Amino acid sequence: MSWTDERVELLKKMWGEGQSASQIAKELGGVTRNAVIGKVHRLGLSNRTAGTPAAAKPEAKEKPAQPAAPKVEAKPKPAPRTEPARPAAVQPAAEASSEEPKPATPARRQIIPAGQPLPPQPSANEISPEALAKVNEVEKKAKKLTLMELTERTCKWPVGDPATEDFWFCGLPVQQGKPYCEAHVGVAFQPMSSRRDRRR
DNA sequence: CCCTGATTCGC
DNA sequence: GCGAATCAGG
Repeated sequence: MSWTDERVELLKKMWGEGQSASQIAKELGGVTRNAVIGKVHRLGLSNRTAGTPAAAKPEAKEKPAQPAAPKVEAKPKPAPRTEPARPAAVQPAAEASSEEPKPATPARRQIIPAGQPLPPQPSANEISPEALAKVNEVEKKAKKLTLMELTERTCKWPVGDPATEDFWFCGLPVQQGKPYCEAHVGVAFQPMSSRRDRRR
């Protein structure tokens, strides 16, 4: 794949929208996120410095000898690093989940054989009202996966009655190693506190 | 571990 | 110019 006008345009568009390099790469197809990042830099559009903390960019890298000739950095690309003035974080996470033509990757990740410790159904717990509210929010955006569709990184929080058709798993991206998404991690692992009430 | 972007450097 | 490898964070 080469960087045709269209592809570059899409790249610019998506990058501008705050999409991650990997997302862009997926969308484009035929390229890796590295390729996208590389292109982004070459195009000059780089820093999306909006909410990124001053990561301090000390250009002091001790390179162990550079046998190559001291080529002049002929890169008069003054990168219009103007203040994008974008206070709001652009992370709508609204990914268009469509079948992208991906001829490669035959060995997709294997499906989880279940048998994993499934979470307790949200009972009458004393969880942060916030957390619960968040869960209700999230459930509306849940991927509603079936048991078979769960993978190593899909939230395995069950919703609904297993004995009904109205049963599915959250399916949103899990948090780190946890089996649930952020919202569900919040209610899955209780601080274990309110205990005395239940006199057994 | 997964993911992000940044940089380097052989091609 | 390109992008895998590698680096540096989160």
